[in-house]
Amino acid sequence: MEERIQRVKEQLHKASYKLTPQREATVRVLLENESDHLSAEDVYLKVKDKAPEIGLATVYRTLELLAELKVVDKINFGDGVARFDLRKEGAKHFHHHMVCMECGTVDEIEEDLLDDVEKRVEREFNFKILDHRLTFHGICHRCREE
Amino acid sequence: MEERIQRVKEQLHKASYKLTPQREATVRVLLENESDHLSAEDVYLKVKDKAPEIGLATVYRTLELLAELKVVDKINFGDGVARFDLRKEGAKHFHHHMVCMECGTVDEIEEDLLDDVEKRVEREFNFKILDHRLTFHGICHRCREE
DNA sequence: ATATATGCAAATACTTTGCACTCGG
DNA sequence: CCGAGTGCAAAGTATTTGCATATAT
Repeated sequence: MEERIQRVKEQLHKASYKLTPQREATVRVLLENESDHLSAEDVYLKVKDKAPEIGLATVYRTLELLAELKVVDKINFGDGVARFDLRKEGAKHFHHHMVCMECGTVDEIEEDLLDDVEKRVEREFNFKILDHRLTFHGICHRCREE
Repeated sequence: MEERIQRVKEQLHKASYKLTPQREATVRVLLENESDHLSAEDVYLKVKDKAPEIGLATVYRTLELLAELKVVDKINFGDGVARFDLRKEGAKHFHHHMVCMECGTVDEIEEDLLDDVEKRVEREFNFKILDHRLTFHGICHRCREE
């Protein structure tokens, strides 16, 4: 926890940004909810518990900044809301998701399934891949069992 | 062209919807711009040329309906705008995209690259895949050559 | 000290909805 | 004919921005 905060602090400083209490509180919320896929509003509400004076605009600005620094990845599952997902330690690529169309749960796939596919795309289309988004929509194992 | 309109008409009727002039004009715009990735607003402006009395709300409603019928797929590339992409003739799955971070162009990959990956996900996670979204972000061949 | 960051409120962007009117089948 | 569909304007969400003030380094 503390080490990861420390690392974010370094990343901020490297890009000459400051680690303000608001930014720290936001990162803590993201760390504490690592498996969720919080919207800016969700983050705001949780940060407000720790730091009630924070404004929604600051949360938006912080999340945008963290996305720029690749601390978080921004994703949109099709409802019109941007969600923010902490990048796993040492992960080179954004992980994948499975969205259940029945119960709405979002599960993660951490393993990189796209290695071969990406090599092929780079070769066939001469497209330099820097990032990807892969989401499956379907029925999760919990709903299937019913 | 006309055959594809005809097919959409049948799909509408099958689900007991009507083919109104507004809906037809919207489908025509989508057909005429098949390789683009138009937002609702884009579609609206183009439909307005053919049928100036149409309202933006009708375009939204029509696109929503067409998405439901799987005539179009709705996708969001990360800017906050929903885009609509005509499903290719006979395609079982939604095709993939490459978004250029330099010039913003979106290119399509029609070949289904995910066959093996999906078999694996279904097996490993017991997740029934009904749809997918795969987008690569990077530098397109045109920008690379400069 | 001072450039950067913040909070608030107002502005903007996108999308949905209510309702009276219209029209396709 | 009549329920489905439309246009318009108003309401909802989600997100961004301007600006005066506060603060991390």
